[in-house]
Amino acid sequence: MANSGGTKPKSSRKNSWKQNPQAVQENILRVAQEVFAKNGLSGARVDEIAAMTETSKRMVYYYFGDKEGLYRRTLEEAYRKVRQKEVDLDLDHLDPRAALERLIRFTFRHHSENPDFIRLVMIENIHHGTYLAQSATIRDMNRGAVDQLERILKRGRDEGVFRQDADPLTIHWQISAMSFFNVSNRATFSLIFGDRLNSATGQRQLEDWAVETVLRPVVVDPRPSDQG
Amino acid sequence: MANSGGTKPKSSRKNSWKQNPQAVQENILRVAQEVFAKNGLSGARVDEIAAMTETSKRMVYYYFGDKEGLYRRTLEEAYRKVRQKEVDLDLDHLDPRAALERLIRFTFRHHSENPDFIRLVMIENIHHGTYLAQSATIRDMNRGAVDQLERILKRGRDEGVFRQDADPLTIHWQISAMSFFNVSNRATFSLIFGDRLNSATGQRQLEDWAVETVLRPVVVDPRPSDQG
DNA sequence: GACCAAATTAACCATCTCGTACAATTTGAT
DNA sequence: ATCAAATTGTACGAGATGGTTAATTTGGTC
Repeated sequence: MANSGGTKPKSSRKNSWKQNPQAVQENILRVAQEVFAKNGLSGARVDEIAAMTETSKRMVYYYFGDKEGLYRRTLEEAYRKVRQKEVDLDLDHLDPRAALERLIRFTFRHHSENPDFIRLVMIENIHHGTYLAQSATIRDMNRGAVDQLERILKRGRDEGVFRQDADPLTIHWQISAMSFFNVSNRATFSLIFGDRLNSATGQRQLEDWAVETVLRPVVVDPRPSDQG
Repeated sequence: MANSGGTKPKSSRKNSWKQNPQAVQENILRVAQEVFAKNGLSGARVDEIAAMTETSKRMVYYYFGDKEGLYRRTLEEAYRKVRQKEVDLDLDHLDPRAALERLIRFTFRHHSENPDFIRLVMIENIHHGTYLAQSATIRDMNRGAVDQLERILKRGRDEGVFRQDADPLTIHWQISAMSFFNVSNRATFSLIFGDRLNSATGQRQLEDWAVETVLRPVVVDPRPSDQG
């Protein structure tokens, strides 16, 4: 009966509306993510967000206080969704080598398929992490990502397939760097060097390269996949 | 006699000033770079830029037309300076292995020491490369970077120390990814995972890691430095 | 069905910000 | 002497923009 999905809260008729606070907030956040991701914090216009919503500008301020409050909540939601997917990966039952490769491929593809999330993180970095600093929940969520990787590396060390001195944080940094840069700098990179690496085959090639460059220094036997 | 450097164009005395269009423009551009890098294109205020200048707002519009024109010129200047330093590196006389390592270390350190440049590129990517697309000179300058790398790789192949299938554009992409991400995501990364990798030793460690992860897949004999 | 807090609507305001107009003076080259 | 280019200084207007005031509707409760 009730809209269990995320469908439109109201049929946009002016009079005769139903109360649905949750759906209204979700609607606003969805639009806000899109607009903030496209234009940045200062570039985004509250009026534009409101106009794209099924509700009114007043509601935006009613639920989120001000523009920065809306931005903060948008950022939180974006991180929450990403982290959820990472947890669902369930890598602990795979053998370490396969688990690591799968984590890399997942991260690379996930970032590639969610440019809006990447852009929000870029924007947040432009603002020196001011708003992430205000959200303890985001920080706590993300630390789990390195814990997950650390477990994989430890299992690998114990089985003798990974090097002893492989640092989880550094590996995570490297995976993030390539996966993130691949999306964040697409515009300038493509403009300068052409979009060969941005094509379907190019992206596959980069993903393989990411796997290889991460695994080679970590795996004891340097034979990541089908290299001769 | 004339100020051959980039010193202040006027002694800020109201009357009795010298004509020095070049110095005035340089002064404006220097301030603009600082403010745009700090606040982004939409976040930057023309009035603030003008106030920090040795000259007036009127002059900003006199020389650069409008805010976007100033931003475009700022971006051009930033790229120009970077590219100049890359050319000065003069890697063609080093043996391939050393040349590649030096290029990686230079890029990593240079980006690290010039966060404002990184931030301008981030901002430009937020704007989908709109302004870089308008500047053919920037594109031409930067393509040279891959040519330089390609020469190194070719020499390495010919000498039998590099693999045959090493792709210059992919290697450049990888070097850029780590060097860029290291600066661009400092704020969020440090907030979430602590600033261990951001310390002096952490940065040295990452630089070494960048060298290792790039060289290992490229060099035929997988022994990048002093690994046992 | 009266009542009230939460939800929602529509019009409104204060301010910021880009860019310009106006009015002049100074420089430097010919 | 002359004149265009360079520079100063101020004030201001139009429109964009973040945020608010005031009034209405809903839905649950007694």
